[in-house]
Amino acid sequence: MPELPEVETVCAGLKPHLVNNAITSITLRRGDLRFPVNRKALAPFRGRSILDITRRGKYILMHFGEGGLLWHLGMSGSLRLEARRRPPRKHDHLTLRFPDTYLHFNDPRRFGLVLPVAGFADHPLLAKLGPEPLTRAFSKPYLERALAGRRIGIKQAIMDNKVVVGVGNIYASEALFAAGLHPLIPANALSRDQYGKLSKSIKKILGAAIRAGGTTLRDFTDANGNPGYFKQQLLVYGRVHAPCLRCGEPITKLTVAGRSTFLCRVCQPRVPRLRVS
DNA sequence: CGAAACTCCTGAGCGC
DNA sequence: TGCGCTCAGGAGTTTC
Repeated sequence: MPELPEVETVCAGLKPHLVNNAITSITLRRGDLRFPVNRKALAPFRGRSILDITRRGKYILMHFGEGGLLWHLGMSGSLRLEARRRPPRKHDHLTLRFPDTYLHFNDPRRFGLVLPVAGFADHPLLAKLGPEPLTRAFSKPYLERALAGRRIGIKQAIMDNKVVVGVGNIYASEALFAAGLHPLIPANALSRDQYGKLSKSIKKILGAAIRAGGTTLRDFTDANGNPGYFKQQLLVYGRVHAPCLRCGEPITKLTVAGRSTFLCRVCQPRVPRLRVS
């Protein structure tokens, strides 16, 4: 399940191999992805060089001289570099050939996408995205402002790409645990300090996950096939009934808006405790 | 506008 | 060994 740290890890793995390399051939095997894509739309990219590869939220932006390819890994997608030609594997929907490498896009569930775009700046899929969590734009005052009037649970709120990009189901649970906040607290009901603590927790968790190369639960690997190691640092996600590593209370699992949600009921009280100062 | 339901899809895991 | 069921979930779209 690629979230921001996993996508960042994939980008970092792709860049040194692909930037300043030209696509020599394109093989599309299945185009019915999140949005349909066809050979005709991809054909103009043959022979063109990749100038840069960047990330926006969980999207990967492959920049060419004019226009680019916009990618998303959905929840089961992967981009994998291979030095040698090999037979396509099941769900290898697209393969880009470069002089020294092959790039395979594999996605069993086909929630992912690859989209030829004229430009990224004003593309509708990117235009309304919230700030990057690891920038200064994502701050205590920003978060307080962005969530004013929002009555949904704080977990749903931080997973909303218009509020902040890149926080998926795993890191939402982890960040709320780190901030000591119950996932169902209304998004507009946090104290000023809690908005600060939450924004800091999100930055801390995502930063640590990037440094660990992402989280491999089942099958995530980077562009070179290596797993990520952040799973060892998960404190609540997937740990239902296991003791909280801070207080010993068994971890609870809830379903919030259809998503598995893990928390410690002691460390994350639903009603913030009154503190005597 | 906000909020919630709905939708896409395949593979893993489970009970029998 | 196989069948049928449930679950996993990013995020765009639809509905109210």
